[in-house]
Amino acid sequence: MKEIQTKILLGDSKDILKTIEDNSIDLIITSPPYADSRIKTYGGIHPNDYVKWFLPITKELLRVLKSTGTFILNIKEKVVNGERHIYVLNLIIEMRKQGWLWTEEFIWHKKNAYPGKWPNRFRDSWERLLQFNKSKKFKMYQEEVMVPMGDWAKDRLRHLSDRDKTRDNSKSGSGFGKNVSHWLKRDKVYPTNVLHLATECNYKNHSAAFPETLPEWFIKLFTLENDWVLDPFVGSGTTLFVAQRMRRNSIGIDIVPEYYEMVKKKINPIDNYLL
Amino acid sequence: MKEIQTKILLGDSKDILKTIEDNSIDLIITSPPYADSRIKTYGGIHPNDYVKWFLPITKELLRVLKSTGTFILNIKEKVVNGERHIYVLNLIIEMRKQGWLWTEEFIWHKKNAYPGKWPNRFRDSWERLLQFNKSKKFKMYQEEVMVPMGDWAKDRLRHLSDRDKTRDNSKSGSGFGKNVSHWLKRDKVYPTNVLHLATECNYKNHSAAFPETLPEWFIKLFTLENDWVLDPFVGSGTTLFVAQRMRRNSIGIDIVPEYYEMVKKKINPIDNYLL
DNA sequence: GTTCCGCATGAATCGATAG
DNA sequence: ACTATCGATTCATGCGGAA
Repeated sequence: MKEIQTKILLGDSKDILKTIEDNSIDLIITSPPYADSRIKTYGGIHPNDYVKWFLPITKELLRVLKSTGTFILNIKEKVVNGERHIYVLNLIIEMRKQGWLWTEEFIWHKKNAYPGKWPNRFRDSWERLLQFNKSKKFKMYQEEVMVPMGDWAKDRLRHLSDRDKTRDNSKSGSGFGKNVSHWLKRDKVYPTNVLHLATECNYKNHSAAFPETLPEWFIKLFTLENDWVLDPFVGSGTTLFVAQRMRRNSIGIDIVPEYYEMVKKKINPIDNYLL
Repeated sequence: MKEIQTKILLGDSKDILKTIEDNSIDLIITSPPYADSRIKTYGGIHPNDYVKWFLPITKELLRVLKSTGTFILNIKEKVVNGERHIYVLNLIIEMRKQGWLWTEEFIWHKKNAYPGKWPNRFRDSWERLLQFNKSKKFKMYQEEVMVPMGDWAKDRLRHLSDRDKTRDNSKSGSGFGKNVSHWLKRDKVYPTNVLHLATECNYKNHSAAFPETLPEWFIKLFTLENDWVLDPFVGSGTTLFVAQRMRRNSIGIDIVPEYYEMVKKKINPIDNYLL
């Protein structure tokens, strides 16, 4: 079994990405700092400057991605002056000019949206998961993310589903459901482009931008074991931990030293011990 | 009780809208012909020409809408050449230049999406419901669309923690300004901006763009009885029938004579009989 | 061992107030 | 007039301790 590498790099993605080889990454998945938010940690990019700030980074991402690879961008526009700002729309348009293909837009339906009440809007309970590709012939392993057909099917297959589950959700991450028999697969259906996930709402620990199930789903869908995953705004490290568990090589970048140190300690503690 | 008017007009919205008074409509809700589809009925607008085709119409819609009114646009971009086309993004950007405010984007999650399988994408099970306004001070009747609390409440006996009841009271110290009655004995909550509606399997109608629950929800949310509702691409007439049932005045426009005749027969048959 | 209940908290937004 | 700060509002979830 090949050794899995998990790297965390400290610095500005715009610069650090330059050290990564051309056409070397299979999946980029990230949740960049949202405009004008996380002011304390990232400095807060103004919505009007957001596209200009992000485009040099997407240019590098385009370079390091394999032609068969995929870029998943988790983003949502803020309300500015009572309106949804259009920086995400402009970003998509500009990225296409760079050469990206805007293949699909998944919806992340956040089941536990932030509370609040306003006279003119409801709680925002969804975010965009934009899929970009370098070519039309990207790799996609649809069978890996098939879901049980429905509750009636779940009941009917309870014993077998349990066995399947232990493989599928195994935290050790060695091959999910690869050994599941064909007839069992027939009771599963392909998912849609709407993902229903709750945000992780930690009681005491600081939380991540997205729940582990989110990168897990896309890593299953777009990569195989020993493939390379990249998160240029890795933050608290969710993408790296999931990739490592699932036996994918991964690179995380973050500009905040505190995140860098925290992630470094948490990745691959066994290897550290052995060394 | 005031008489409710339900009008159906035959012709091109671009022209017919000119016969409607300035600032006279409370809610516009429509599902325009999608680019490159409905070829037999609408002539099939090519995605590249879509914005240019639609903008003269949105200009008229801006004129006829009251300053307190709302425009709900149900739309979804097609896949062209393996990519999501950007005409919807461009449309939003251009409509803002016309003076529209892009207040919000609701998601219509279609629970029973059209089946199918493709090698490089999953079933598309959502559409955009873009909310545009003429001014920030539009009317919104949020209480009309409140929904039952989530399942978690059932398990937890709907008992609110003391801290939730007093969280803000203790901060302000006055214990006076807060409306505690909102929290006590409450069983309903405000919805979010994600709507879960099944598409109607309607064999009888030619082209049911959306299920009745969709216009119903927005009519409840944005209008009162005797207000005026407009659908410039009324198709099989769903918007008109719902508006009439809910005692809202309404105007529907369609360019297809068959739709016009069909809708005309179905609206207010009692009045027709009396005449 | 279960179930029940209290508590903290989260990629938020509006309107008023202050500089 | 324009920008920065602050208080008020609100619901689903996971953890931890109690019954």
